[in-house]
Amino acid sequence: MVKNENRSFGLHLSIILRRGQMFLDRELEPLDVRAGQIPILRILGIRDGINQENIRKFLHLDKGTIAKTIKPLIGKGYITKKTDPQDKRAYQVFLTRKGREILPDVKDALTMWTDALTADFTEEEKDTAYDLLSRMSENARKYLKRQGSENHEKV
Amino acid sequence: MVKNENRSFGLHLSIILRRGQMFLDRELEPLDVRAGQIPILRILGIRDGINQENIRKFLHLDKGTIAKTIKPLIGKGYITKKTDPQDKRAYQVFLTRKGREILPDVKDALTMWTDALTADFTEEEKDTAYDLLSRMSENARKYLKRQGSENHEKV
DNA sequence: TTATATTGGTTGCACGTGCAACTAATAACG
DNA sequence: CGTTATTAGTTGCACGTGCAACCAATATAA
Repeated sequence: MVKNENRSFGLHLSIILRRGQMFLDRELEPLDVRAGQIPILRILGIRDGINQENIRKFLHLDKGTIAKTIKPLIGKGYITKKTDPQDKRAYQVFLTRKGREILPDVKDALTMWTDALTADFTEEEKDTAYDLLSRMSENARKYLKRQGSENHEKV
Repeated sequence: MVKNENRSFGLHLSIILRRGQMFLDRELEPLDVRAGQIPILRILGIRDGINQENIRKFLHLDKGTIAKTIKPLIGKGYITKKTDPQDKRAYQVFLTRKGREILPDVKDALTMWTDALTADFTEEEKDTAYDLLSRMSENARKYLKRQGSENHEKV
């Protein structure tokens, strides 16, 4: 009945994720960028001026986490926040020039890590891995439908 | 040159992992077991009496993390620690009877989550997912060879 | 054997993250 | 319009986790 009894994915997943954070932390240390800040920088590279609520929808993170991750990025001069004149509750978040300048380095680090993870994969296996992981994350979101999980947007 | 440019695995991986922790936290709340404690319980179910250093090798976690995760499990009466008479630096870690009794529930929760993640997968896709994730985690470990990463053991 | 290096563990610090409580602003309702 | 509900953000708390500094015990070398 129960399949995969002795091979839950959890351990592998956590190893992959944590090692990735370690790698990125070291790789981006010269820029003073931490692994957790990368998704924010990336989304702003695509949708500059987006507000925090929409960042949350894109990244599927907690809104408190977004607020706390943004703060040091402002302190370092990589992004800025402006009150949305149309809705004074909301902040529009922008990349500064300095922030935009480091984006290629951030992207290179991500690519290095992805390449390392799939170093011995065929091209087909890389595609398959991405497809299966996408579906697993979608299953995870659907299964754990809680507050704030509605209304996803694709990036 | 650079492949997978706009599809790093990081976001999917972190969603899968974090949602899994949320699910397990809720599922095991009646037992007062937290997601981070599960790997310790599982490894003790297989290698009871193992010391913390060997737990670290199995789980690929930091030794400080092991120490801190073990503490509340002792407080709850699920495991115990005894000084190894052969090496007084080391502790042998054991499941208590109470700890052994909850193992099936822990395992069921893990199975539920794995099933949820792969709900729409064919059997072949499930096998493929496990294989690719195993290889990715091994690549991650090899690539980020740091202190304490040598001498892995299979569980 | 004695001095030194290594190993098993613990602890403090920092980050990544979810959750709940709270505030301010906007939207909805009557 | 005025009351109420919803929404955008912030903050405190807790957990999961890596790292470095530290201690005690064991192993190694001189």
